[in-house]
Amino acid sequence: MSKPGTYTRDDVVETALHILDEFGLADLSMRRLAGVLDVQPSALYWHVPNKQTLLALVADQIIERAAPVDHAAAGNWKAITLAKSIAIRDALLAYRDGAEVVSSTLALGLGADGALARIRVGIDEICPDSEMAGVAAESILFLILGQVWHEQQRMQADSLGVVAPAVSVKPNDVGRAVSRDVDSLGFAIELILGGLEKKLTLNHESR
Amino acid sequence: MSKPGTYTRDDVVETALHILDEFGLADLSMRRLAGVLDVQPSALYWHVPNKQTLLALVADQIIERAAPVDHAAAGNWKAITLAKSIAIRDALLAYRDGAEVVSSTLALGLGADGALARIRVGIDEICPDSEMAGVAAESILFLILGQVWHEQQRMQADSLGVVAPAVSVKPNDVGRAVSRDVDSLGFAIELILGGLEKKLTLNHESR
DNA sequence: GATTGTTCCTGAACACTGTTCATGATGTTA
DNA sequence: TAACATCATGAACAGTGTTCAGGAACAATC
Repeated sequence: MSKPGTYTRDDVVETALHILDEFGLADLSMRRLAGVLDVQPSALYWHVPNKQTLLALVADQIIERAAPVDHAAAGNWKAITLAKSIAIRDALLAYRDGAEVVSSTLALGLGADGALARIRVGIDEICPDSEMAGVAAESILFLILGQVWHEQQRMQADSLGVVAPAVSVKPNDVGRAVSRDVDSLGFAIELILGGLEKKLTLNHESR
Repeated sequence: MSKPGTYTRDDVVETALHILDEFGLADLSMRRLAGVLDVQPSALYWHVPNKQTLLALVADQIIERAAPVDHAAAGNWKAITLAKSIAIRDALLAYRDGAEVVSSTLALGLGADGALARIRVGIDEICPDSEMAGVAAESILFLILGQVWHEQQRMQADSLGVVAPAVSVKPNDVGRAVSRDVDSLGFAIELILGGLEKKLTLNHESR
């Protein structure tokens, strides 16, 4: 066992996750993280090569904590894919600036591939063309990330009083309102899945 | 007329755009920008309140330079929307890290609304439900931003030799290869437009 | 029991970053 | 000539990610 007062990599990631949620990505500095752990900033670089990979690990944690989906209960492939998307969406919303962290990590190709893989499997089963399935899944992921990022940024802007929020928001709930826009995301994903279905049946009929 | 050696806001934005394209967003610092203009960093703050709004102006320029689309030549509303999307996509690709700059600005609500508006108009004409049209347009925009961002980041990673590029890329073209993935974006947008069409005809028939 | 080796951290420094502010030099207008 | 707006200076502040030589604590080995 580790001697007391000494940390593991998971501890560092967990603490980073906590700071992220409480103060946001802008305030998640290596110095602050070190401060919370009561350690010199340089100590972090034993656990992690740099901040970017730290954030990648944080991103991995965020999407890893997405709720599982009961396939049998959800129904057909469209319902299942939709349910999975909502689960990922909620996982992103569960941590402040979650979408931005995951977006960046994904763009840099440093991790967070779990989300894409998870969306893919259901589509792969009904879509014979693997590349087509990949593009569809990727599109859905971009949709989720874009919307949640936008929403979380707007929530932060609201909390700073940049513009008056539409409805009064309790300060404690800032950054965690699952509120509206669930419909928009669902609708947008239905568009894609509907379009995919249409394309598939057309391909099928033409044979 | 301004005395020689004195700059306007547009000059600053233009120079920022140039640095962005040549060295990337990470290397676009206020100090570097000041250096290129042969001016003290503090001088920039006369033209611009802070870096974020500078980037917003840069983002506005990027999407403002998207090529216009000939509606008559493009054909029906789906083709027109697709052509517009490709135009925006190309505008983002025209500057290094263009997608990231526009994404951030858009998320912060500081500008770059032109892109969304441009996509919307065509959809609005055939979609009676305004909210529905908005969601569809927004989805398409997220798709474009997500894909281009991903692509540009991968290009930078390739140029740094992080991983061997699939095909040999001439260093000069790094950050500007319009190459592949045009198909993916087109396909993904067709999915959305197809899904929208499907939904619209269904609504129409059920009356 | 002394020695080596691994693990985890210290403390100081480097080279940056965005931003502020008092001051000043131009050019234009009254 | 006096006043004004325009555009810049130069220094400083408070922060950032990261590096590096060194050191303390524990475990395994001879």
